[in-house]
Amino acid sequence: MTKHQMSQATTCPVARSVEVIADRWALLIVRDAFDGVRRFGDFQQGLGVARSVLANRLKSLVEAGIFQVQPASDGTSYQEYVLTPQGQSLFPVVVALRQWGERYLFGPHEAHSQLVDTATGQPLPLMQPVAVDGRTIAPEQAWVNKVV
Amino acid sequence: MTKHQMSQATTCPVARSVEVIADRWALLIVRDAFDGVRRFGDFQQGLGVARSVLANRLKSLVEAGIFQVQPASDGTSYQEYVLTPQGQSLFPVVVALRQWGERYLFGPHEAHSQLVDTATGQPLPLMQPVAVDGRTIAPEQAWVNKVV
DNA sequence: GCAACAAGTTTCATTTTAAGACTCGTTACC
DNA sequence: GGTAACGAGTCTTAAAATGAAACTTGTTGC
Repeated sequence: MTKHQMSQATTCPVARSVEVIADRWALLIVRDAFDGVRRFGDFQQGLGVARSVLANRLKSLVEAGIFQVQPASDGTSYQEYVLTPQGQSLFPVVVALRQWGERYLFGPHEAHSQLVDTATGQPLPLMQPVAVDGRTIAPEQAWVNKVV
Repeated sequence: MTKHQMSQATTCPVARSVEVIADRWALLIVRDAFDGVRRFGDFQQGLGVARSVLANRLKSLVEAGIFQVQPASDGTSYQEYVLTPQGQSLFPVVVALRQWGERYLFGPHEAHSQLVDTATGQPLPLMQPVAVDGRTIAPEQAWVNKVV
């Protein structure tokens, strides 16, 4: 099954998201964008990704509506890659990955970064799905409903 | 830079998570596991992934501590792949991907599934990062703090 | 006891990736 | 205004991953 066939076939939002964004480089590009990176060369240097792969990824991320290309803000005639609102909506995805990694992928004495609330300096609590009434929802407390 | 070198080098939890889980198949395997799939053949049929690739993924997911192998619950001598607590903690990641996909990757009249609260039948509200005091945190309201 | 099944493994053609050289327009500087 | 350095890619080629299908080995049903 090719990627394209799959995207056409599936009605599962997870599968479609995965196809667009669940790639080693795509997610790190988005992470860097949240940290303010905008230029091809800065993404390339920061990530250490091959230029050809970066060019491909940025193109498909633009096509997917996650980034948009705009004139550079420093007055040069180059361009910048900036997150669209759709791209900014990936924030919860990146935070979820970050928090999971913080918790499980570092040894107890191993240095790692942590996401903190700018206003208070306190680390953000674990992000979790909640119901409309505020209850935390565990995997067994949710099910997938088919909508038409 | 090889994957291995990268994992050693980085202190960014997002990067480590991405390396372990941000793969087309790995995330869909985890999604299916949340839906109750446990057997090799069921993953393979449901996903349409090549057997060899599935075998590789399952092996690395077990090595990563996301799945564990246990005797089949139906009394046969086969085995099952079951999420560990660490694997179950990926629930927010899957939900975040799902909700983003629901919102941006379907046309207005296109059928798609939706995650609902089993107790009330209502769709789950958009999961978002919150501060300890309950404020919703946008990308600009958080920053990455280096911890040692 | 034998056919069918489960869970892989192997093989091989195709696709994707990584690394680095190469291109070409832009910018900085003398 | 000429030229060296830079930014943003593209091209080339070797290495790695993927997909499809055949093959293996142990298990189950009958």
